[in-house]
Amino acid sequence: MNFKGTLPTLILEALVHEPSHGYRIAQRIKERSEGVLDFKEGTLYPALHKLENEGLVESYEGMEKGRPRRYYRITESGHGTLSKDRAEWRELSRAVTTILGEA
Amino acid sequence: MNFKGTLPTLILEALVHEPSHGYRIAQRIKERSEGVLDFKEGTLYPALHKLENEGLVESYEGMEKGRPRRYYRITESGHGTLSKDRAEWRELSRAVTTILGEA
DNA sequence: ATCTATACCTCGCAATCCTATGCATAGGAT
DNA sequence: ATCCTATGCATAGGATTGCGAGGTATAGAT
Repeated sequence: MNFKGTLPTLILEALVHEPSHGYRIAQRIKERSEGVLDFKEGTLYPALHKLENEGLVESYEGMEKGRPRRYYRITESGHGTLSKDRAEWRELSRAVTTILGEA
Repeated sequence: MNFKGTLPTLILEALVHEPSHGYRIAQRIKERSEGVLDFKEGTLYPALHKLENEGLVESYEGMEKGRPRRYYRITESGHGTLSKDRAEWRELSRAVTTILGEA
């Protein structure tokens, strides 16, 4: 079960603390939401490529346990977008919650 | 600006209080969200047709100011769906808010 | 030796929403 | 009188988002 439109924001947020690679980003989102949010690989990788294309994240080749991994780090521009996305989420979620009834 | 996936739920919610027609439902959603949520007609009408197709709302021909209007009322089944949708919204929005940081 | 988890990727499909467009009427402005 | 705007319903084309299925490959456990 997922929320359309929130994935790019969740990815950026995951990269604020430290650079990471796709698979781990997905795990992190799942864990931090206690299993509620569970984006699939077929969704995550294209989303990462798009963010890179837009210059919101940068990737570099990393090594872990003798295997190559594609690491992503958030850019200056990405921080700006994340900040706006957070504000937008707050505004929209408050609006929906107001209508649907809180608690 | 809108939230993908919440429209059917918002429509059902709007019909709980009283039957209404498309144009007014859209206005109501916009007003109750203080302009934040603003679904377009090209989105709303197909959504209503789909809800009717699924048996969650029923429509009937109404008259107002000498002009015909298509009124919708929520069904038993629609109430059940609304209840589940509310719960799902709570779960998902809580998950996203937890990750993106509250307040 | 095989299975599972890790790790990355692409393709086709469905759902959702937007813009643009069309039609039609009522009421106010010019 | 005519035009514009708001009301009211509807469809078509396109973009975006996400999913499932499939492909490739390595490391570690059984």
